[in-house]
Amino acid sequence: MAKVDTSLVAHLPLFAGMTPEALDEILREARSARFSRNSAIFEQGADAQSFFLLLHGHVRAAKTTPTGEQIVVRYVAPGETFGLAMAIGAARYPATAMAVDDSVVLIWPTSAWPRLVERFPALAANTLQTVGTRLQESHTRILEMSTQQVEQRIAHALLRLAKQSGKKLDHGIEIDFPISRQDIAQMTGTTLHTVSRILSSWESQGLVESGRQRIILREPHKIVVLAERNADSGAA
Amino acid sequence: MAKVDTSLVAHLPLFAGMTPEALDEILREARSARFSRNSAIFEQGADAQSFFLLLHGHVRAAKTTPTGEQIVVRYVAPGETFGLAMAIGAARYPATAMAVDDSVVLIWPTSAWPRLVERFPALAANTLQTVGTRLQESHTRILEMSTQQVEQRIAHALLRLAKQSGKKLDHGIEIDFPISRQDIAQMTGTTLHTVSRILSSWESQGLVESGRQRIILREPHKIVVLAERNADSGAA
DNA sequence: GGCCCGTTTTGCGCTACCGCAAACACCAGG
DNA sequence: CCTGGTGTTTGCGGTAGCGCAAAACGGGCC
Repeated sequence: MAKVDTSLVAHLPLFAGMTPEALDEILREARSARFSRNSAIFEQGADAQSFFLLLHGHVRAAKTTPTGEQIVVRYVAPGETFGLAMAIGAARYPATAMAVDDSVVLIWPTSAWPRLVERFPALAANTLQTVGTRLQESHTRILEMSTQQVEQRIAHALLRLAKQSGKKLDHGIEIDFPISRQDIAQMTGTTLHTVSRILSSWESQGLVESGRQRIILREPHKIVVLAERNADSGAA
Repeated sequence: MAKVDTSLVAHLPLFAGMTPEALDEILREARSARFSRNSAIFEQGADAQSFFLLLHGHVRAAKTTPTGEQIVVRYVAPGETFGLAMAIGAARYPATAMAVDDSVVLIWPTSAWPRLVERFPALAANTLQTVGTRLQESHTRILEMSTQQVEQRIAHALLRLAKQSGKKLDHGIEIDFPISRQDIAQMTGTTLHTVSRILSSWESQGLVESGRQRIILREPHKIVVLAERNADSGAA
């Protein structure tokens, strides 16, 4: 069982307000694992046997309808937890988690959760904050889907990704993992065709530079303006 | 300070696993208040000074954009908590809460929360479950908005309302509080016009009976079928 | 180097839904 | 009983974005 260095994770919100000893005790119950790009970590509907903390890489959580359509629930960045089905009282995973990049995760058995929470109440409080924040973000997303045009939604989505997982380059900000037009469509409630058209148009205006599963925001500020422009502000 | 009968609230999920003494201690910190129909309980952006438990009536939580557009985040039914901004680490309310019917609520000062959680860790665990469930529901809503047509979304929304707050009549299920076409539009990401057209059409097919801020599902089962019909199943 | 497969681009028609506007119904209050 | 106001209905364009189809692209693998 690989020993995890506590200093790597001590600063995470999940462990806020905990003593090093507590942290150590919690980490002792975890094992770590590596998932290679495009491998599934768990599947929607499967027994929620574990919960996870992403140490390295990127994970996409996606929800599928009975008819096979998908949406991206979120992208998980290093330091974030995922697969917390049990904390919310679900026996099965409500979504599928897939590594979009080679990724390293910490894994706890679901069965450890009640015990850990009892011993370290801060864990529940911290998780509550995290889940609460996600709930807020969901509401924001619903608000956007209800009130904004596709172009604005895509702008917001890209800005969020850049903030969460952007790599600063001298000529812009690159989204630091492979992401397709289809993925963006599934984040914003549109189709890959429409995303492609919009990104093409942005590219010709010099706002972005993009290629196969790769997007660089060249003019983040102009994209912010675009994102905030409401429907009836005139086009060029 | 009105004394609240513990037996009225003991069975609520929020207080699951608590001793009567604990419950009593928690309730001692609350006061109750009455809000009349169409009065605001708190406003989006205001200091989150309190959190609430609805005892009687119905409350609408709505989020407004800078440009004045609104969505309904959810309807609160008796027994549910709302205004939990602090539990999720927010200093201000992210939405506006308004009584849609004469309502009675329990009110705790936000400042009591950390103390209560420390003394009764089950409170955090229970709240985590609630918030987690709401997060799931949000994701479902996003999924619906992304993949379904307006008619299906309205069907789902009404069925959910009927389940949560339906009054059984001999000729159907009535939604047990005043709700306008506009409200439904704001729940489903459409316009009141479209909602009106669809309800009119349903009414002529005998699926619903509706009037001013009033909806009765006459044929719930047929509405379920409608809700599940996907886009390309042919129309009549 | 060449081949294959997943991704991206782009054109074209179509339609579900919006947006505006006007008429209408219902309830509360005087 | 009348009157004002809020909610609802309905008609009529207009259009943003979808859906389909086909072609171009690019990158990894043998």
